[in-house]
Amino acid sequence: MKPKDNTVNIEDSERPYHHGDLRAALIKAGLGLLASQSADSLSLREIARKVGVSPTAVYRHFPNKQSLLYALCELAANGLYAAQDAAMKAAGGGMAGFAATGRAYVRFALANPALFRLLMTTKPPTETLDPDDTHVYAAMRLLRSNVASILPAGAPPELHHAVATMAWSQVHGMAMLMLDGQIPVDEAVIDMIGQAPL
Amino acid sequence: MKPKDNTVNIEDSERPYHHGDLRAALIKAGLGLLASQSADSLSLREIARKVGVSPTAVYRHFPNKQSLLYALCELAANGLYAAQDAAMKAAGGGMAGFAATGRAYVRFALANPALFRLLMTTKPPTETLDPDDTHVYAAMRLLRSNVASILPAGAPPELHHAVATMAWSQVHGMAMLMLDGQIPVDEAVIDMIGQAPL
DNA sequence: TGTACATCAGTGAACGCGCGTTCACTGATGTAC
DNA sequence: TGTACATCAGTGAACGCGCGTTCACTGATGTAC
Repeated sequence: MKPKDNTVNIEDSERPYHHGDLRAALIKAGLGLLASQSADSLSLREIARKVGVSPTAVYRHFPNKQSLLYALCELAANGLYAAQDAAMKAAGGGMAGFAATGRAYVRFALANPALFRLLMTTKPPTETLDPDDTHVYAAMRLLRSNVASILPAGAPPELHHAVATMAWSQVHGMAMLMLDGQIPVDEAVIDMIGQAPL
Repeated sequence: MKPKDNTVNIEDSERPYHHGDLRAALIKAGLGLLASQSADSLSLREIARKVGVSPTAVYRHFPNKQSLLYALCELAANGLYAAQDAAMKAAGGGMAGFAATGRAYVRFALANPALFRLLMTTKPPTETLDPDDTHVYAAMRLLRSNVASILPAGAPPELHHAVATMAWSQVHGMAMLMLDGQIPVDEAVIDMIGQAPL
């Protein structure tokens, strides 16, 4: 009945887990589960179950549930940054690139609803004292550099701040309203980003 | 030990509940609890506890927990609409009024974080089939009439839709980012709404 | 090459918790005659 | 005015549930001599 080798719970899992990468497997399972359910309803036990491992095993790799969620956030932050960065480069930078990062932001949110929500909702661990060092920091830096690239050279810092804040608000609001079903998901609406009809 | 009259649990409750308005008392208690905690963590039992009544008593007035939350949403929707309507009238309508409703939207969210989130997250009961009849419907109608008032008479419906969507996205994004702590709560930023520096 | 032993990544049972909901009930209130 | 009775809003005990976390454990792996 008990496994003789070091493989656990082979039968329940599509790809059985082997020693050496439980941490990665847990994170992957967490991301997978977030594809079809909200972060609130995501439990440590469920993630362990999906990997085919006892709930206790998680504690070999994370001190508690919270830090497992942080790990998911890190991946999410990287993914968001990568998506925006790729979009900007594909559009060739400048104004067109700026608009492209905005669209990429919304599309990332739509493609990863629960993960996106988790990312925006989660505060970094308390030992991280730098208020600027949130999970979305990389994406924020990209935003700021984008703003700098479309403003005239001598523009005052307040204007940089204002443009960045309004642009972020714009795309974040569109993403959230679509995720919450308050406005329909419509590519034509997403393409309006950066066209400033208002 | 058991109460002789019809008053329940006098000692635990600041203002003891008396027969005849349990429904209203439950809603009020729910709103009160949402002032200091998230909607996810709000339980039917906790609301009953706050009112000073057994959990079972709730079922005399609501078929289940969900419908109690719907009732909270209705109040929230009314409050949001009222806040925006008042702001618009105070600003005298037109472009200034439009901007004022946007600021009122953000301020309402900041003043009622958990309630605002609940409102935006909750779908109306399934028996309500009209997709337009969401809880935020009244506020949406106000938004549309505002848009109409600032656009030229012959503007095509697509433009109405576009302006409304972008304006809602703008203020909603600002509200959510502030609620989630991603951008600081800053009156100067809120006042930027309607100034279109971008 | 063989053996003793420390390390380490898992296990399964158990804990206390709060939840939404159901059940049979009780006791006060209002109504019919 | 008094009495019988239906109604109705509450009670408390109980249900099954899944959760995060702890505990003592086991068995395979790597290392020292």
